[in-house]
Amino acid sequence: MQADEDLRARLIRVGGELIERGGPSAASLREIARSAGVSHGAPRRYFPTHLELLSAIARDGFTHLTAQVSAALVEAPGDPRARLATLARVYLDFAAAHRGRYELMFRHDLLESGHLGLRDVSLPLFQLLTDLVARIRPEPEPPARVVAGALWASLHGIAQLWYWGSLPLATGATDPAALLDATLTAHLGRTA
Amino acid sequence: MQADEDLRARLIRVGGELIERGGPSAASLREIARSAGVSHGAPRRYFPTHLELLSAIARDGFTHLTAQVSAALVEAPGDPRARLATLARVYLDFAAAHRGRYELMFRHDLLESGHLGLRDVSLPLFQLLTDLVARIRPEPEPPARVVAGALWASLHGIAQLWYWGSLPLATGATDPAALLDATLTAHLGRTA
DNA sequence: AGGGTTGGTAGACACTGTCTACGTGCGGCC
DNA sequence: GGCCGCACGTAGACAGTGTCTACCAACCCT
Repeated sequence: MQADEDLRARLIRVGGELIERGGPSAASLREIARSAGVSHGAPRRYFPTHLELLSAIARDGFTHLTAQVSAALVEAPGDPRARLATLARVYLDFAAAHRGRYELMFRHDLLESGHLGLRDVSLPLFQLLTDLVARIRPEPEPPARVVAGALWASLHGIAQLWYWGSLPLATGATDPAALLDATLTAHLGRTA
Repeated sequence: MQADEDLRARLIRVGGELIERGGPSAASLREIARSAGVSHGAPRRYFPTHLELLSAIARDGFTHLTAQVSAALVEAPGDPRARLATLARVYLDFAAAHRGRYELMFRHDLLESGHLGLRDVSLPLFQLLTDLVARIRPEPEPPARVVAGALWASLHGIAQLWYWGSLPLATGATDPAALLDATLTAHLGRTA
């Protein structure tokens, strides 16, 4: 079964690289197969459908994102507020550094297909966020889940609108740090 | 030049309808042409490229969204805080009612192509938002532009993550009103 | 040693977006 | 009033795509 893992993993890796270079549209099934050095029918052994291969690549992206956030939190300060700021910064950095992959990770047709396994890939990260929020804001209202959801939506919105040009145009700013700071302050109070 | 307007407008309308029914992927150039009753080469007279036709459909969506928000604000109360809540609610309602079109409106390849005319389509709405924020929060820090940007990002994030399944899954809630309320309260203070 | 399964190839099919050559019918002009 | 020209649309070709099917080769297992 090692051979299976080989081509399967190679397809995911090569597909990810293609997306990094040319965006999601560069990752056609046949192009991925060509870049991996196999015929266009080969991927079908592992991914019955193009969408499932893309879902695997997206899942890989979530794994990397979660790992990157976790790694950054290991050497982050103990203050929950500062840790949450670290989480947010790493999240936005990831979106900036891997725009194509980030876009893929939130494509609605992937999400709706069910192949992505949304629950498994996104809940760990959301749990990190919720825990930090709960430690920062001990008040019961609004519940930490809601605040964490609002923060996540903000992060996602900033990532998309900023790096795709809408927010720089509208706010006239040059980097999203001010937006992020305003968001965190609004939801969690001014930093200590 | 009336004939021009006819087919041109029909393509935009028919394309929009296809997207409402089957999502952006249902709006292939040839399918739009078929639905409009013309040959597959006809759209080229008006839109040199599929992407430019899609951009026109997206622009149409922004026009509708702006009109819907403006109409709602006409009969909204005079209190700026309540007016902003109305704006946000109409925005989310639009995204929910026209998911395919909303997705199209924020497709990165459209935004990056320049055919969308992002400045023209999005600034009017952002200006409404900024004005309301400035009236609600007279303090200079953070500037109204930044708060408005953060709010817009939140709206966009809630619209995407909610209606695509991520946020309901993570927060366990059944509608996005709580998230919206938490966001507005955080940025603008508790409602009067 | 031989047979079945696993992992990959190769070709067909319908469909897509773009390009090009071709009609066709209307309006203006001498 | 006849003719030209052009705007508008048709039709076919081309490369590329995702999926499906038939084939093939190498390997494992008993």
